[in-house]
Amino acid sequence: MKQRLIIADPLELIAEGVRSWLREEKDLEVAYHVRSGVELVELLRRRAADLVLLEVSLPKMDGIDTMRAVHRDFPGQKVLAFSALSDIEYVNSMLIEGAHGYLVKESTREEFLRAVRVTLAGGRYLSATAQHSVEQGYSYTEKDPDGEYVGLTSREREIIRMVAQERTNGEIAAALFISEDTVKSHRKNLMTKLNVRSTAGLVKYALDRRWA
Amino acid sequence: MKQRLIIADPLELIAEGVRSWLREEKDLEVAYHVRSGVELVELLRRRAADLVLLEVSLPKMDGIDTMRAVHRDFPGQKVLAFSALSDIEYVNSMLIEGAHGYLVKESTREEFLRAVRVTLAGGRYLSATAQHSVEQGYSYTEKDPDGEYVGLTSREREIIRMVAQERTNGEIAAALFISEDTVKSHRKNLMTKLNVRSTAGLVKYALDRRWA
DNA sequence: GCCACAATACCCACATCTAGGGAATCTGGG
DNA sequence: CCCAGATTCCCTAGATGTGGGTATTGTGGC
Repeated sequence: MKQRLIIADPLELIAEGVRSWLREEKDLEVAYHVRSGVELVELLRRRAADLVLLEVSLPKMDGIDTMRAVHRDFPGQKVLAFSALSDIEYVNSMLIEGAHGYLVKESTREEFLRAVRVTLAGGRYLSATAQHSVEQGYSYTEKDPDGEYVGLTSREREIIRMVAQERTNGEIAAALFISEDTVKSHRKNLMTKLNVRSTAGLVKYALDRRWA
Repeated sequence: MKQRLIIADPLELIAEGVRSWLREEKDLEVAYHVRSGVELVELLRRRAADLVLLEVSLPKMDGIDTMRAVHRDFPGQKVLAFSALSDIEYVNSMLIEGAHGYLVKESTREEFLRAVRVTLAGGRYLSATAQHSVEQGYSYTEKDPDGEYVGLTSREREIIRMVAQERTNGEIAAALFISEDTVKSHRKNLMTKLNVRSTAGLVKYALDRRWA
């Protein structure tokens, strides 16, 4: 009779914490724990669950990509984003990709349970800091006034990852068999899309998503 | 009769997970949970514990600084570093500052319990990945052949934080009322000490420690 | 008092990145 | 087929960072 949750998070300890928080709840239980986005998609093919708790920072295929895949392949699946990060990029991206809410890991047990129940009931739960991020809006609203989500192409992600790995444009160009000018173009586009003004901003973006 | 642990970690969920892992252990319990290094030091002034589990990534005063403070003010205190990070810088730094072991958060309950008990018994526990990092040694061994720990001064940390915040040398200079040349000097020293060759490396270092 | 070191500042030379612009090719969807 | 977008490449020019130096001042420890 219990509502079944899937925890998608690289750490067993996090799953254990959630299990512990749910131990005395009669209506909720952790049915599965997966450690990556790939595992999650594979599991959903075989098993159903009422709610997925999805960490945004996952190795390789990050939470945003995973969210997109889940939303595409399992349109009705309820997903609550669950992360330590509350920056606008992640919150907005997850919501746009179909997450039903965004819960920060700093939350207490009470907030956690409320968020899970609200989401299961079909509502939208946002932690205060996530809500704040959404209200602030993208910091680069000037450059993108319609507020539309600006995604990165796979090539751009490839480039930004290598930038975060301390490689120069020349090295990236050599590794990808393209000209240095092309790499520069990609960096230019990346900086515009992400509204950062230096290498530091690109590195931060990539590292927050664990791409490097 | 139980051995008492203090969990120093920003997330309540982590503390809950540890409590859950210890629930059926007759000889271990979580006595306190603190969310920052400052809180930890304050608590230790008032209460004793057999072991501190110390996260390396803490806001403001990071785990390394906290470790140093604890080691200085409470020399006999047993501390087990407990983090998701296993890079050589953190592992070595924590051990040099006096940690009795280094446990990665990816560990299973079994490894966790083993690490805690080994440390309480006076032994040194290192997770496999941490052990690996130590064996690899600093990547900049050539530049620092005696393998001595290279710490950053407070001014250098101030600089590296601002670099990670996407500020240019000129902006940092203006903010700190020093010349741009001085900022360059600090960056130069930072890059040598940390053995990185670009802004990206500095940003990574700062972000891993949650300084930005 | 001396030594080590942090913090400050400057020199030169070179490497790399940033910021505009434009444009050709290819691919997938409507 | 046509269009939008991704990817590729080029140009100019200036800003910024990197990598060697050297040097002065102040502070704290021995």
